[in-house]
Amino acid sequence: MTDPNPASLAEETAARLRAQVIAGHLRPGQRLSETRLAADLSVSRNTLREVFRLLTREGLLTHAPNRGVSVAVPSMAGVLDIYRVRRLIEVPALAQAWPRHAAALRMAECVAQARAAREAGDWRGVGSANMGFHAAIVALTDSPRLTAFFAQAMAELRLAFGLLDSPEQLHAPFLQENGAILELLVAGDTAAAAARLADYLDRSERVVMSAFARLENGVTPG
Amino acid sequence: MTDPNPASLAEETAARLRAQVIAGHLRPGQRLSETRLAADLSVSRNTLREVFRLLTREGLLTHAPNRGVSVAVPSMAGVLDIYRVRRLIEVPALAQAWPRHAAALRMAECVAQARAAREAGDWRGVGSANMGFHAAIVALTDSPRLTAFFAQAMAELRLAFGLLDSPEQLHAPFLQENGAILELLVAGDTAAAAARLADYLDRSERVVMSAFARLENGVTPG
DNA sequence: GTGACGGTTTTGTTGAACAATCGGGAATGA
DNA sequence: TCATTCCCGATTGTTCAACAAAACCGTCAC
Repeated sequence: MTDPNPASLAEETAARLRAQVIAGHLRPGQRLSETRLAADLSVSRNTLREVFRLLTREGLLTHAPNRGVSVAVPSMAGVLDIYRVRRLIEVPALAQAWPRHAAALRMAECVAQARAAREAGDWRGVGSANMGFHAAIVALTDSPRLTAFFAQAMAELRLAFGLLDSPEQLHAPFLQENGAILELLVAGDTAAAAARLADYLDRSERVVMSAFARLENGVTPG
Repeated sequence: MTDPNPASLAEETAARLRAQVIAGHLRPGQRLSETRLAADLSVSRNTLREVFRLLTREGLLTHAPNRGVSVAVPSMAGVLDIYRVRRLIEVPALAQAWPRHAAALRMAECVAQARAAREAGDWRGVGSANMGFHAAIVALTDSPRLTAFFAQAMAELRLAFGLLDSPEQLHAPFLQENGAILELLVAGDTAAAAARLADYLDRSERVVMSAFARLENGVTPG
């Protein structure tokens, strides 16, 4: 499972930094000094700047001219936007899916993986598996542009999850939902699967938004 | 109308190179030597590499490890994918639009602009106005992510148009269609507007694909 | 004709350097 | 005490020069 691609140092570093950001190791809003971070990551400043360009374009970092880059701060508006994108892409993808598509197998794998992770108490693993499940839904379309765009949006969403108290537990209530959606799909009832997914997204959005609102009230008390 | 933002040299250079690529001044598949292009654009090699990262992520350039970057070569599969994305985004955007949205004004402006350009025989202007019209449709959603993603896809599509003989004339037959869609929207009949747009996209896709197929047959004779 | 080989070119990466800009604190004045 | 101005240090934006590594290309032996 190790990446067989001996990617360039820049991309490799981008992957490392991306992981740090998503894992919450770097707090949103935190400014990233070029010289210091370059030293930490053991790359040159020029290479790090290329990495910054990549991650900025992905939406994980923000870049203010002459003021450097900082970790993007998720906003409620942003989360709302991402859920709209999810609805727009995921629901039609499932509705017009071919039940025996290769991506359906990946969906099944992710469901199993999520259950195993929950048994082990590995909430982070649950979150990853859930993300993979929805990425597989989009992969049903065989559209490289949609899958890339969706992956980017999900990375941003994950950044927002990092702000919440017990982020991965947000996924837990929806675990069985994934299994039900998958069953409807393999049974060929794509319409029902899509409807159930739409409902899933509505409820998930509501949970996340309320947690987010609670957080903002607590963090900015006036 | 000049850009009030004194953007960084990298972004400014990116805009210039992007314009060159879209204008067809650089042919698809052509390799871009870092040293030579850096000299041509009067920027350093490092800055040019940052520009490459940007445009590669936009889909206008492709990057092969240790083999440099080259102008992306549009494929029929790519065009097909882009039209699928267009249908998925544009039609719902129009269907659930608020007829008095600010973007509707921009749509009207683009229609007028396109007509004026056609009168003047400025086919490139017609193409730009048409692109603006559809960008405005997506702007109806108020979703920054969708608009950014859509703009990127349209830039790729424009790159494909650059391959065709009289690219901008492909837009001409659809000029009145834009006006009709706009009228339906301002009249509040968003459902009819969306239906008409869907039909527009189907026909436009067919025209472009056939022109593209003709081209590929002629270019690769064996 | 095919395959190995070596030189040339290009990319990937680093380090140092400098101008431009930003942020903060000191000095000044009311 | 408070506000304004000015200056200095730190950081970013950009360039240049250098070198290792990889790919390209022509040559040569077989």
